[in-house]
Amino acid sequence: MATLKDVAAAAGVSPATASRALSEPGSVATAGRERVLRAAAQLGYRVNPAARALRSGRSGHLGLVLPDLANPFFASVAKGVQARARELGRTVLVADTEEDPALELDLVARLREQVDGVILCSSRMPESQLRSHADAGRVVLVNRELDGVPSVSVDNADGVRQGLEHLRALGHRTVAYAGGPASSWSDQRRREAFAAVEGITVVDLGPGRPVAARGVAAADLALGSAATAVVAYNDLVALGVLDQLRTRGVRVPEEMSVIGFDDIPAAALVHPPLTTVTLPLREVGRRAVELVVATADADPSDPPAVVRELLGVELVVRGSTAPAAAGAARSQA
Amino acid sequence: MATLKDVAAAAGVSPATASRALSEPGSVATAGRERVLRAAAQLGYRVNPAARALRSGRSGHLGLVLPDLANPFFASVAKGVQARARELGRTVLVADTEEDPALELDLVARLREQVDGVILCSSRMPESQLRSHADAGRVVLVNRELDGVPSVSVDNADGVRQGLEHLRALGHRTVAYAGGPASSWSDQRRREAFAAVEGITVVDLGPGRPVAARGVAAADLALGSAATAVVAYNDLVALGVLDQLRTRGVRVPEEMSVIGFDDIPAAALVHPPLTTVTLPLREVGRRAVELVVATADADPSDPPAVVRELLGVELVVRGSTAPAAAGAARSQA
DNA sequence: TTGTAAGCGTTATCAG
DNA sequence: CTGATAACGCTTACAA
Repeated sequence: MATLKDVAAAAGVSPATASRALSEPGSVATAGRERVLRAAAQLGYRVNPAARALRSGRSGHLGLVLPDLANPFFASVAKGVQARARELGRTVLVADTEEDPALELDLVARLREQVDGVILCSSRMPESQLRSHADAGRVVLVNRELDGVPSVSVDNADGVRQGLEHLRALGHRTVAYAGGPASSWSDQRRREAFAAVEGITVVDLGPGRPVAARGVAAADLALGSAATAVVAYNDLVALGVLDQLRTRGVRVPEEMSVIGFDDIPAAALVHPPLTTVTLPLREVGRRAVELVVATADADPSDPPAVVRELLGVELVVRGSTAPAAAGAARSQA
Repeated sequence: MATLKDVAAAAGVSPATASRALSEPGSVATAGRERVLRAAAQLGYRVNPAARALRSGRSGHLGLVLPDLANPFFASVAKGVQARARELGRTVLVADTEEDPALELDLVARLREQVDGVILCSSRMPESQLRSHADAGRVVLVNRELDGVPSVSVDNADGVRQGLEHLRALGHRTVAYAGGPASSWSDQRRREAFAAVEGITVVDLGPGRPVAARGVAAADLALGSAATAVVAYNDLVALGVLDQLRTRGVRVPEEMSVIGFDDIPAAALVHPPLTTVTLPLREVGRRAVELVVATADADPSDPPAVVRELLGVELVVRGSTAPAAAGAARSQA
């Protein structure tokens, strides 16, 4: 493997000049610079990242910590992170916490030392622990907000608002919410948005794991209530609701409307196709990279610029929502 | 940040001994070792990965290159890789090639220099390019095989065989195959398996992208043929087939049976739930880590142990397959 | 603009 | 079993 010294020798300059020619081309005379570049190409020179990292203190790596890679929500964010990081010439160290806060804590701690900055996605950590990491700097939160920490989130409240407006326009007056994990920041924001909407009675189906099985249970709960529509924490739950309503012989959307969140690929493939709130997840990932790179490159003595981004969401109306049945609700199952 | 020197000083030993106490505990006297360990814990010492990598030549990182993180197939493999790597104290650098062979080539080249070994998943590279990387060593292939290169794959042929046996037992005699990308190694293996089965006439619906839209087109093709069942390249395609059959008013499984591949989460959530071939993808990821770590740790001068693993698959029979309609095929749509 | 030289923190070598 | 010493390859004051 060719080293910088080899390149310098081949180009007839000192290692320092060779280094500059490669990383600050402006600060080297044209003639020498070209000889260095040529020599580097000739020898197939590639900088040794470990040496660079040791000397400069920056690895060029970004850390991405998320609860579950197999969840399409996080996978989309990860894709956005990947894409932007690559454009910026940075590599991404990914860590899957398996939804386990203890493991998350451990992984974040370990990762911090190997990367220039960490993107912490939908953290399951309690606020106090989270703060201890975030305060050490170089952390950007995704889908969670905390005072004094940069973050990128989607506008959960507006998603709920759009969904409920849609339902209200269709004549629904009682809507059930099949919530997500109690510890979920997104779920808390959505609950608040529910509470803020007027003219609709909310039936709280309680918290639950964000999986289809939870939707199955929630569907029966909804059927036992006066609700004519169900809003689910995410599409997985909504799909479970749809499934169970079919099993119970309740027609969707005629007898019960269903709205999901996230717009995962499967949402458009089921029947009826799911009305859901689509989130700009790739863009969330991209913005998170911008933020974390900015904080990593910033002079640590500067006042930390805390940016909080909120990206817009959009209700996608498909086949799982329709006008509420006129008069009384459906016949009790 | 505490360095090894600090720990050594606190423990009253030389840096060399401190280093040994931490990495080869067996080679240090008990008393000194304990003082080092205590001092390290006390000072919150963490090894500097860059320094270690520079000196030892191993970063502790593993590279994972895959076509699309948002594809549940690859996400599952990635989870397996993650989990096993973490257990082994290694971190994972992930690169998403966006199904682009040119980008893949570039990413593999870049990644190679930053990691101890690369797991190359479902490579889209032509064989010649692939070989040039693989021959340089420290590469493990997933879902692709190449002479002289370690690899982990699933038994595609057996999956096809199980699916076709199932269909034949149900009385199907003409089966359509909605294939995947022509460049896909898995698809080629599956085609071969189709050709090897006796007693069933295969209708080749041609190659296609592994997405639902391709299944929509394939469904119409199948309806125009004598096939009473469709086997799809993967579940996404199968879901598209299901969707279009419904649109065309063809009942599944009564009038047409459908089999997918991969067993993605959505497969169990649609109606009818999809009969599909489930693949041990997490395990594939785990095995790939074992292999790549073994090659990375091996003495480069040793004869490279080329291991080729083939993991078993299993047909999961759900609701999308049923006996072929007696007598003539369904009434033409 | 360029070169010299001093490390960054760790591990490998080698002598004791 | 332990310690001194020398790198690993690069960047960056500082000097010229």
